[in-house]
Amino acid sequence: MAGRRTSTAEAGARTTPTSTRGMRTRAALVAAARVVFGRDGYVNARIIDISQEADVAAGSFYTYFNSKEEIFQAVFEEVQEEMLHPRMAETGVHADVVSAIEANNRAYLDVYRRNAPLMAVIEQVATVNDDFRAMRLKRSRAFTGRNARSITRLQRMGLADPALDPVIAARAISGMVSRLAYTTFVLDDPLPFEVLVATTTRLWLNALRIPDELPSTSDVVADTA
Amino acid sequence: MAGRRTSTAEAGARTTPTSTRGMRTRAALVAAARVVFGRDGYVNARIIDISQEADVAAGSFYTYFNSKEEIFQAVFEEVQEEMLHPRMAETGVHADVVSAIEANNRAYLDVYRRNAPLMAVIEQVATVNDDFRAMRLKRSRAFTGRNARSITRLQRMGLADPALDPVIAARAISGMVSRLAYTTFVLDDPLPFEVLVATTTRLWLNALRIPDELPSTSDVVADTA
Amino acid sequence: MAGRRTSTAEAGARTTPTSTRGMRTRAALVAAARVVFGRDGYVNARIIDISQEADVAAGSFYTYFNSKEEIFQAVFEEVQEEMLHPRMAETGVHADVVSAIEANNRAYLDVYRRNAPLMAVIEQVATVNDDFRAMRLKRSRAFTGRNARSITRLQRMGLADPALDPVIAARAISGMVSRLAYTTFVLDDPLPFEVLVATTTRLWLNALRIPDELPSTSDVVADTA
Amino acid sequence: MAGRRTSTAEAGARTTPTSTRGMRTRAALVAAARVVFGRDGYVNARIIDISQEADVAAGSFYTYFNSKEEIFQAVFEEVQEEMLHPRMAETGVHADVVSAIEANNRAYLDVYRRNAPLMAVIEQVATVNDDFRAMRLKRSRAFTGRNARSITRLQRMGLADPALDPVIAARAISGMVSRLAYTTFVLDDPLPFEVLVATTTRLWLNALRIPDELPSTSDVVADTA
DNA sequence: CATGAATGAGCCTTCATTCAT
DNA sequence: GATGAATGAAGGCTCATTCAT
Repeated sequence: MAGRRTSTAEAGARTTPTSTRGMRTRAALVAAARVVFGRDGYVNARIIDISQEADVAAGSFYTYFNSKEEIFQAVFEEVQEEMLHPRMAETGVHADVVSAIEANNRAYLDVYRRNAPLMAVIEQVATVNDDFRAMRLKRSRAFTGRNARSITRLQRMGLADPALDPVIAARAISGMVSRLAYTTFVLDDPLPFEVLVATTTRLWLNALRIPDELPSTSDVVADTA
Repeated sequence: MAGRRTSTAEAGARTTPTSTRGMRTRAALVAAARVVFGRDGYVNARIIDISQEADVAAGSFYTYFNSKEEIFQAVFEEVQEEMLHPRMAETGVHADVVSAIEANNRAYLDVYRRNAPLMAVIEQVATVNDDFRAMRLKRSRAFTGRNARSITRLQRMGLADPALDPVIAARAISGMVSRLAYTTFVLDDPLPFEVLVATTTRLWLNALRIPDELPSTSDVVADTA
Repeated sequence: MAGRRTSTAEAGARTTPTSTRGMRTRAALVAAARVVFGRDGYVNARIIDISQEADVAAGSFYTYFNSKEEIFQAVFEEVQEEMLHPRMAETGVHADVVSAIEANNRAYLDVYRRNAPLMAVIEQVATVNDDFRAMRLKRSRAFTGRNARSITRLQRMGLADPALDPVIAARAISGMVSRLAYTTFVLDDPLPFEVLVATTTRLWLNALRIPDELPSTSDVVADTA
Repeated sequence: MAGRRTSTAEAGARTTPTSTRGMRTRAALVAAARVVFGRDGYVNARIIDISQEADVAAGSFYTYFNSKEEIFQAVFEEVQEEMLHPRMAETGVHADVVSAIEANNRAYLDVYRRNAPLMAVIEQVATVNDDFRAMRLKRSRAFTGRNARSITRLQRMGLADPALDPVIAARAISGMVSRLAYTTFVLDDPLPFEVLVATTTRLWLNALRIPDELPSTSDVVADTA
């Protein structure tokens, strides 16, 4: 009999090796991918570039990943991790809605700024790859859902414009900030960071008609996606 | 020659043909490009696909265009044209700021919805191609500039929140709407159209703190980019 | 949207072009494939070798065929054609069973001899590729079926050993000749052609116990697979 | 180094290890090779597959063998051993030619059946590798030579058709059986075993025109290759 | 102008083989 | 001896672009 492997070897999932050397090489590849993706974008990045940047042979790439898509996945997860655990101090508990929102906006904008090239790539991939588009949409929905619930709560407390549809408002406001970050840091239309924070916060509050003077609260969650 | 990384496309500019047949072929190619770009995205679209969709030989493409980039340019200009001259009746003069903004949002969202696949492509291209990114930024700035001047005017008239930086506010609010359109029509997270119009308008007014009851005015221009 | 062509282009069946030039190139490729397959075997033949032998660029191969398997198919069909229409005069109507069988054996052995390298390749492919193995088995069965029916007829006429299972006997005898051809012409253990013809014919007759002196008949079909 | 066209494999002959561990590893590799060759065929079998099947590191393979060819050699020798010493009781001395031939056919077919996948591989290798083709031819000739001498003897005793060329007849008849075995067990066109034995025996006798009732003899050797 | 076959650079992916641990 | 990650040559395939008809 012959059969079984007429062509491709079914791309058995490359396993993360336990050996120290393997871990190091894998890490080098992911780090290199960050550089290359950030520099060339997802579409123009070549496996060869990544291997070279990582100082390994072309074939070594395939010891750890099956495709560009797969290594992007790994890079993406790293960035996600950073996004979820911003390095800023100010994400703690806040005395009032205003400073909660501001802290959140600041944190988001800061991470975005620091990872601008990769954020651009993530944006691009959502545009090119169906799987990532779906993944991205799912993540957006999660964020938006939380914000929508916050808005509903504020509306019930009489603190937010009751005429607004919470879901759309949440989506719109989140989008406002992320879009602004994109324009500013990716398309590179620079603005002073603090003005950015102040204005987004102000717009956020205005948009919901949250009164300037506010009762102390920790009812608000203001995530951005 | 192959070289798919950097687009070569420097050869003698293909001229717009004088003959009727030439005009027809060129038009067929642009129309085909719309279809193919809309279906496959910019990155995945192949010259061959466009030629075939246009029922034209592969080589004929180069009679009119030097590259994918160049035919995209042509498609882009067509779409721009539509965006600037929306087919909706309501873009006339408006009695008040509110209905001016609403008409504008409605018009924008409507065009976006009708051209969703191509809007997605434009988004993708901005991501892949430096020239288009620059072009896109320039267009954004023009729109934003007008909006910023409107905001300034409203602030001077005491109708808009004076605490806002007009430029950033303009950019943020425009972005809010375009982002929402993107999510809704491209990422395909559907929402009822009228609710979309009402909510964006409301958020726009809120964000600027424009009072509900307003003096008649034609002072406001609310473009979106 | 993106999608559709994330990786391979679905390998649209290469069409046989109508243009003279195209026909010529395609023919050149098939002819080259005959040479290369005959020289290197199926497994060791490279697309590049075939293209070079045909004096065309590497990529041109794919204008006409999607794979080595596909061009082999084409070569195979040509050989089949020759096998079914041997160039020998003697395949006409025969006065008796003996000369019918002899003519058949002679024709078969002659074609085999002339196409020896390709017969070897066909043998090899049946060994490597499941589709061809199936194809080969099917063809064998067809041949064998006809022979089995002839044997049954001869048995009824009292001319062939009634103790034999016609199907197995047919398969065995056909195999005997094809195997001998393989050993002689492919493994290259040379024998005088006429002795080969005489002996196979004799063995064939003996095996079925067909008497030496025979009534005139055209009842026998003796194909070999 | 890669070079998959011509097997390199000239490095210093790996020695049979003296240590117990070494013996065990080597044996595991050969056993694994049997499995892998039988499953994937020679061409598609990869060194990695064999190592994995043997639960041994990829590099360990080269402690014992220089190439796929070399380990195949080892497997082949094992199979040869079995072919030469069939496990059937009936290969003893026989009262008459008929039962000698029948015993021989039965034994051959039985071994073939039990080793069908490997027989297929051996067939394939003869097709791909010149060294093995030569080896195979040599073995065939040895078998055939013995059979040819038996036929000559029978002819002299007036027991076999004197019109037959003993060498070709021997080759043809041996081929008949091996071919039948190939079709039945490898191409998988199944037939009842006993019918197979009876028919091959009958055909063998018929082909040589050995009379049904025979003097006792041990003059016949009927090997098959 | 149109045609469509031919070209060939470029990137991907596999896997035999080596070698430091 | 065993391990398994690293290497890199080899070949497959695609598709932008050219050019003879």
